[in-house]
Amino acid sequence: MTQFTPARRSFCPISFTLDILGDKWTLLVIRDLVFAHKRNFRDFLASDEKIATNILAQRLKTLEANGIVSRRADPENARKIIYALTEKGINLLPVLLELIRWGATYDPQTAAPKAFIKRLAKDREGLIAEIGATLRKGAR
Amino acid sequence: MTQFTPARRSFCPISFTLDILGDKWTLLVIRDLVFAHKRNFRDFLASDEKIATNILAQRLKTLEANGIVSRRADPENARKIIYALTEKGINLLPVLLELIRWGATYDPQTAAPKAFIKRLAKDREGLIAEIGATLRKGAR
DNA sequence: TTAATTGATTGCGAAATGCAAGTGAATGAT
DNA sequence: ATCATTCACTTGCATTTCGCAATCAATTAA
Repeated sequence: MTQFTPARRSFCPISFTLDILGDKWTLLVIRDLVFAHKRNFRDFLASDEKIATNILAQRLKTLEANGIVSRRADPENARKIIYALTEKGINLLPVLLELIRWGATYDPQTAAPKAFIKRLAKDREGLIAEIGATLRKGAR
Repeated sequence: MTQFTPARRSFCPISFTLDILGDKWTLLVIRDLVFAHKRNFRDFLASDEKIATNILAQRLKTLEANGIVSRRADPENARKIIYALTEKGINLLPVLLELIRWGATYDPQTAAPKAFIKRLAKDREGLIAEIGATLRKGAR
């Protein structure tokens, strides 16, 4: 009986998080779930960054294995699978918001809406609560 | 005259940030600068996660190229190079703290000190100000 | 019955990673 | 002055991951 759990590098909380999310694609999938309300495989493929199908499939599998994303059959179309964030995934929202804040600050060409950044600066907690509520509602 | 700037994937602020920080090592180097006050090449090598020398050299180079880390000669020892966070790097502190919060929440084996997590929950802004001040002071 | 649609998997070349060894300059010990 | 050591890398090479195109099986639509 061999252990197939990939070895963790340390017990540092940052290292723990990066072991799951530390690549160029995983957080973009989560972004699409949070901000673009994407639900199906094809939706994620359509994003600007053009993720490849094999990478997307692998990332969704890992996210599900880590309890961040749930997968269920679409009752209206048996070909479709509905992906959604779990509570654990929704709790990544503060991470996403800080990535947005830093990116919007230092990218002169950022596409981040000014109103959103302003709201983030003024009422971070309210924004987290609001988006969180939307996501939890949409999970039904 | 060819452009060697690696192509960005989109103008999304998250994508922008991940294009720079999106891997398993870069944020650990920044962590060591923020929390362990590491300054020299050897210091980073000594961390628990055991980064390889070629990877570390490449990451430091990229971080410097992106204005996140500064590099200067040690006036007391010409062999040594002192790495430090720039203001742009210090502004990644909120990102680090949210990665810590999520990691400490979901890793049953986390090494994150309870007192730190409590402080983070109660007084995030104060903690950011305090650590930021320490880093700016240490830059001299 | 045939053609799309959907969520994948497979094959393969290219790039990134990980490990061990080596390099050259500066410093310390004898 | 000589020699070993420290320091910040670089190089070579095997392994792993990525990225792209093609393909697949299971629905569903025409």
